[in-house]
Amino acid sequence: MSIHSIPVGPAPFPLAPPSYLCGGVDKVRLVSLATALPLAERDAMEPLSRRVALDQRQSLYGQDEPAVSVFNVTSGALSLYRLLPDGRRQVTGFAFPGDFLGLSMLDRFAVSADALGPVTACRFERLAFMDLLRGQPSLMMHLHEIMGHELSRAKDMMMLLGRRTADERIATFLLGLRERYVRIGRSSVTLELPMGRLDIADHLGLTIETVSRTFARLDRDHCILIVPGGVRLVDHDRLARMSAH
Amino acid sequence: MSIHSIPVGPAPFPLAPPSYLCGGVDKVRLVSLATALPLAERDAMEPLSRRVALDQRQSLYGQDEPAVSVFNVTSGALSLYRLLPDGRRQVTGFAFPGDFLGLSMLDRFAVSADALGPVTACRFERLAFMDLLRGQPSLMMHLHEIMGHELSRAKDMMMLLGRRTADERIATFLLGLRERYVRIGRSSVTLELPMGRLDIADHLGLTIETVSRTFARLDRDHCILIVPGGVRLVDHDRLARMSAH
DNA sequence: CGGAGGATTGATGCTGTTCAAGCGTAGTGG
DNA sequence: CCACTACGCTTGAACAGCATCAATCCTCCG
Repeated sequence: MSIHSIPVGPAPFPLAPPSYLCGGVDKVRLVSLATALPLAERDAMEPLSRRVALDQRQSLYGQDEPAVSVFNVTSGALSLYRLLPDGRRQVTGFAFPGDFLGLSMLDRFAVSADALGPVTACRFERLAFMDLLRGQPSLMMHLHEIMGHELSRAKDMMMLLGRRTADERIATFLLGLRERYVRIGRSSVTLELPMGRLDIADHLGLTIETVSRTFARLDRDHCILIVPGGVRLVDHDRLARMSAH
Repeated sequence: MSIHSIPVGPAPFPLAPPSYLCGGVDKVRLVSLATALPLAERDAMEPLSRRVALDQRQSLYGQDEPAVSVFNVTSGALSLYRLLPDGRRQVTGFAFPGDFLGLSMLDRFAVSADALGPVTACRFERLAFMDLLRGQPSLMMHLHEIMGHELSRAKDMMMLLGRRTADERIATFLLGLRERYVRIGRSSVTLELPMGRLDIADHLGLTIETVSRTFARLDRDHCILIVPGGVRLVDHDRLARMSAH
């Protein structure tokens, strides 16, 4: 059986941005390229930023906390989630290098953000950031566009959670994750899963058991191959058909 | 038994904006107040707008169509939804007077928008609208804020679809709708439901039968009272407890 | 009066949950 | 070096909530 548990320590393939996204140690490019912002706009933002580092399980911010900052992830991955009073959890998404957090810039954070492993990010003071935006309409437009895509993905999630079967959810999740890795230049044969089964379950509206069983079945059917720290997507076409897009 | 079917014709209480939102017939205020935009910003927008009227079931736009326009609803209600190739549908939300549609301003619409009854809206040519925004950072900020709230509601929906029971979904839906009516100045004892059971089901990730049964049970328990065209919220507290917020 | 469309209601079944072990690997301390 | 523990993952059996299938009802309207 090719099923192995996923190590909880630092991921075997740490989610660091590709080296070309960073300058030297003393001239670090804090704002990641992955968001595809023009160089001039990133340069305008960088003076405002402060570096943050988190260990696994540390929280970057909590839901409903006053949103004093906006963040841009530079390495690692985070889970974004909401809790119900009785403990039920919905992971609304995962953040990867290049992603902005708190972009809606409301007074309070809409979700909590926890590090899935070691994470680095840059922090911007929200009000200063908003002042910067007021003077830079094109940057503002870019961020607005990013939010538009986030909203579109949110609608994908609604469809997934409201209308798709467990198999379809898992297939869609895996392909979507691969897609994201490709876009940030981290495509690879093996799809890393920096999040645990529980995070996946809480993201897809399933239980941990259903996620585990579905993974196991896909592995038996040679659709995927479960490896330490992630999965290998073996039969991409079948997954695509399963995801029912 | 207090269950009656809901008429399909023009709603008995048509969703028109309160009269004070409109000027006379010749000096119509096209952009609704409900979005709480400052007067100056609405005045800047109005010259760009053209009036649109839709009958029941007519489509304002379809998913993936090139988004040449942005809209602001002035009267009536619409369902916003996505379809899967096999016909499964997810209603991502409903639009009411004052709501903006297509605000993310991507090249294509993320959802389809169908009129639930007679609808009027104002249409803005998207590129002209974006030009206007570039010159009006504060208007841009306002729209960004509106999108932030939309994103927050999207996350509420994810929690609802992923983690709530049928009862909780229905209760949350009813209270949320009342909340929205209050905010646009249309609060009333009776909660109008301009959408059909199928729309509600497709919104909440349930079947039409489950929606109908849950409504019937809430009615039997004197939590709500089903009336033609909507429901009356009788036991607000119990609903609030049921919604498990 | 009769048809159409939506809503309701009942019987039955399936998908995914719940509950309960058991497994595998990493980390720890004797 | 090898128990021993902890933690996450897997697996199995029984159950439940919601879906599915199939009538039937109600109201509007021609």
